[in-house]
Amino acid sequence: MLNANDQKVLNVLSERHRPMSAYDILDAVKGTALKAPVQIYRSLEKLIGIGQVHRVEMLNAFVVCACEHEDAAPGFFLCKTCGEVTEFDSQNASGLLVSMKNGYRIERVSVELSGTCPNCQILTEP
Amino acid sequence: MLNANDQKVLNVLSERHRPMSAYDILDAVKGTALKAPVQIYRSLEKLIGIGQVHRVEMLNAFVVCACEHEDAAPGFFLCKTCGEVTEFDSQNASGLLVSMKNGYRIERVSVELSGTCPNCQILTEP
DNA sequence: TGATTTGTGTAACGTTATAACGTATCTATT
DNA sequence: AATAGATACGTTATAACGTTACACAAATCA
Repeated sequence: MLNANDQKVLNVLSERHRPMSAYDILDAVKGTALKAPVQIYRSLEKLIGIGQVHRVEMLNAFVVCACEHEDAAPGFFLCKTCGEVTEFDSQNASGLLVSMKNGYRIERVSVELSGTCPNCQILTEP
Repeated sequence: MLNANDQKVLNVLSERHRPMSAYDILDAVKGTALKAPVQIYRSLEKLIGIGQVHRVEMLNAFVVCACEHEDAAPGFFLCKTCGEVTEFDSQNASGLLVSMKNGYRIERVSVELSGTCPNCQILTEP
């Protein structure tokens, strides 16, 4: 199902294990057949569709999925200092959220918490 | 505290009562002193800072705040068909989320649920 | 085989956001 | 009042993110 392009994109994201913009990914695979943004976006769309990659809305960036089980509701902690992203299972919270759904038919849930990770708190505080 | 530019931006957002991109806003105020994107973004930053406006990450757009009380954790339902946005109080869910915080010091929480609003469900279904 | 659909590469373009710089305005202090 | 430092503002350019349009190739099917 995944073609050569998709694999390259997935590999880069897996190696870095950090959120990367589509253009970061493009830089990383340049020299291979992948040359244009649209190719990256096409692969990302596919990878997101099968749950291997998530989009981080606050960063306009993409990360490889860190959860084993098919998790319908991944959430993210984002460190704005070092750029680290920690994926977590937001199911209990999302359950609550979806139950408030106001009549909406929900298709995508984005839960993101931005701040400072433990490490960077130590480094920046006296 | 708000200057003339800020007021114009806030007024447009209040009138439309819909998410608008910075460039939508720019179009809407053209002819006044406001001419460049950076001016819009500066006003938006200020308005977001005082809680009068929220940023909708999934849309890269901005809405006027719909809650009276100082709500630390607004959430949004987004209809991808008609573009409607419904703000709600995600405090119970956000409480849960923040309690899982993993050592992070959280500064911003984004909770967004995208799908189809009740109205558009009726219109699109047989 | 020919017709239709689906995927891929290329180029150009559109949208969103910020950097860099100069100017104006305000305030405090002399 | 004069000057200096800080803050806000306007202008231009450009960076960063994402999509459209189209041509061609590969797969699918009548």
